[in-house]
Amino acid sequence: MTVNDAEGPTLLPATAMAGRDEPVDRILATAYELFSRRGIRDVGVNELISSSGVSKATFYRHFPSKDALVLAFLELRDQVWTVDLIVAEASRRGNTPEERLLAVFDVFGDWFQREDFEACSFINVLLEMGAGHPLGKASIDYLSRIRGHIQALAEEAGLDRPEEFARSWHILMKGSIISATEGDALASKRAQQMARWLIEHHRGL
Amino acid sequence: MTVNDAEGPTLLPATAMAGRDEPVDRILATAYELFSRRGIRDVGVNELISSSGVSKATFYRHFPSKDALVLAFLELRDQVWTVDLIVAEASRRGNTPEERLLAVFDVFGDWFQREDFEACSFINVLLEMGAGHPLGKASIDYLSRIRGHIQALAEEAGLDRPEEFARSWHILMKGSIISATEGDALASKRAQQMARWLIEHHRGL
DNA sequence: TCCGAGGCAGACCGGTCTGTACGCCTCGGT
DNA sequence: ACCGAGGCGTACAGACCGGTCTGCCTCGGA
Repeated sequence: MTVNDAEGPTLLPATAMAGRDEPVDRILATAYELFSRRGIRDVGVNELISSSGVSKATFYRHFPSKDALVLAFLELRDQVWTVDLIVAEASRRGNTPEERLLAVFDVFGDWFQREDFEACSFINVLLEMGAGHPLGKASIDYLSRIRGHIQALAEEAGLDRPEEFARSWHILMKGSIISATEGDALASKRAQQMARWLIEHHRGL
Repeated sequence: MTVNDAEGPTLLPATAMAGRDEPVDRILATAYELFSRRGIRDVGVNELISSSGVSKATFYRHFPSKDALVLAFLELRDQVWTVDLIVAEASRRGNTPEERLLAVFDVFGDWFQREDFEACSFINVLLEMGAGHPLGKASIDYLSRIRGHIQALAEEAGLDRPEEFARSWHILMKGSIISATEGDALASKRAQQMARWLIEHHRGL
């Protein structure tokens, strides 16, 4: 009863959410914009409600606390960013599982170029709140979901030890994101080259 | 005149600082402990002064603002962590430039195992404050110094394109740190293996 | 026509934040 | 013997935090 339980288990992505105008959707859309760009602690409840045009009572009617809203934001981020932007787009660009894996870094390259590049919210929240905080633990869980997508592609490609492959692959993804945050827009290319070597060493001998 | 200008340009590391007992040294030692473990925003000035046994007036006599103390902390972190812990220790463990490079990830392995593993303060501050904030910009600068150490070792080893080598290498370092924060203590081994491939492809053909 | 659910606006609470100010004390140099 | 620099403790200012609560209004179904 906290979050919208009538629309089904999956939160709508930001684009599909534009059509809706319910207060809970406006809150979530605003939270997505502010949290993904500026982090959690820098965005207060007062700013959230004023930016989404919602009263404070309405806010706390739908979300029992700010942390609950952050959890809903992370879930939305998993859908909008991980699934719709990265996995779906990479799968669209590649014809084989290996091509789809490497296309992840092509998508990263386009993403790094965007002027509103906001890094990875899961890493941000994890480092901002700490691994022991409930929000940090939730972020770790969403990061493991990303590895799950990579592992599934690795299994499709018939690569050796797909679980360890996904962990190494994820190191390249996270490292390139940090480098892009520092300003290295070519970080995706460097990571993609190392990713190629990783694939070669995980192919059946 | 803000920070100790009588002792020379370099701040003393935490171990060598234990002998000193000046208020400014106690403040810096406390800031190092608290900032490196819990980040910037989670540690307030009141906690800093009570933990270091210093009055608030004394604090602001030595540091004009909290941000100024954070800058001094980052400088100290560069000395204690980057130089003394990582670069010096890796150089001690390896006999050749290539061995010294790979030993970075051996040092990482030991570091990841520590119960008080606190991740990389430069990445933490960068993501916590944002790339546009002065503290974020300072963190980017200290991260580039790390790349400088790697690049110097790559030049010693006679590797091709040492600047690009260092950027790829740094991706592995940062990615493995994030993975270790998630709980993957073997991240250093995975990164080290990819680092070996990177060295091979940068050796003179 | 009525009535209650839900939305809006904003006051308010206790707590915390950075930063300032004031008073008292100790200690070292002249 | 003095006197000022610098340390300590603390109260305080002004802003903001998450969260609670009270009023008022609108709208849709019985």
